[in-house]
Amino acid sequence: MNKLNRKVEYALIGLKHMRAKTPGELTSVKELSQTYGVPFEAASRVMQVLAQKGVLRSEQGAHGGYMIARDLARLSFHDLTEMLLGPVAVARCLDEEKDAGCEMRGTCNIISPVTTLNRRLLEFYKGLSVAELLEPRARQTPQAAPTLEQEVRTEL
Amino acid sequence: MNKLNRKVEYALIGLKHMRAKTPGELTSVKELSQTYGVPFEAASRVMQVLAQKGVLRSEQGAHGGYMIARDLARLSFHDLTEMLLGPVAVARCLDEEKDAGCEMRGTCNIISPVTTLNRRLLEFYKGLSVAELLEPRARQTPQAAPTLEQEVRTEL
DNA sequence: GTTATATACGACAAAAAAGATCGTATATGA
DNA sequence: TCATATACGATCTTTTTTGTCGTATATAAC
Repeated sequence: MNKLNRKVEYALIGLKHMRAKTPGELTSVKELSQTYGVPFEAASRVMQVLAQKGVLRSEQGAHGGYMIARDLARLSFHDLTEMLLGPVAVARCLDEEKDAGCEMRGTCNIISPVTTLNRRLLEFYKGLSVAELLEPRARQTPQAAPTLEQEVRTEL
Repeated sequence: MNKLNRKVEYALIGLKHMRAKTPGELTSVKELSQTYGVPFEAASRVMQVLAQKGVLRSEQGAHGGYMIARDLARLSFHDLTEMLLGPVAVARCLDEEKDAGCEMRGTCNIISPVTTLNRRLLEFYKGLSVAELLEPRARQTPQAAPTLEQEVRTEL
């Protein structure tokens, strides 16, 4: 139920890899694929989406690749998953696009609980920045710079 | 990635249904199945697990059924999912039982982020009581009785 | 200009997970 | 003793996820 989606995994792998490089240095998908053993095509697709959404900047041609184009402290885990997987919906009936009409409309007694869970999960994901995930040292809140007090916390 | 497991759905449906009854009154799986259109066998299995874990009490024979046997305010969402699905693990490598040996051991660069995410998700689920989920009026913390201040909060 | 290397993207195939069902055993109230 | 309920192992089906193939396009290096 809680398993991390592969697309998100590949995104994290790529972002962590790029974060360690000097600003401006590019990373090709081939490099990621060879270093971490991730499938080229699948990872490629993920980086494309991230580039299209402005998280990465892509450079084509020989010696091309990707680089981080946005402050990851201001990118929430929610933003990331939404880009790659669409809206967070713990049940199909909460996803207007995919909802083919729930067969137990009218008799369902847990719409309220399910909605509550979805809302709480959304809040949780929105409050978790990708930067914090990649660098557990600092607990940062997306859309806000980390305070000194937060910077100091120890890892794990 | 975030879709609610059916087993958990059936559990919530059953628990919400039973919560509305007078103490001591039984609910048969047939009743649940007919009322909400959930598959009998699948729902039955869920109730059995819940009974085995002490959340429900089962009564066999004619006019038998299930009733709630435990304070749902002291049952966390984490407890519920663990009973039905096993330990929360956002990646296979975090689930000792199911881990068949990750092929990118040694090269993986996101074990730390994945572990962090798993820990945070666990905290989130542990801090969310089933009672709160079923009755959004009151925000209750599992393992602790709700305070008056918390009782007062309005729904949604 | 040509070539090597990279991204871009639609369509399809394979694998894995989730979900539903079947069959049978057991308990018990009417 | 029969109707109705839970208990539970095994298996089949469906859905979802994941990976692959083929082709087009962009561009730096030569």
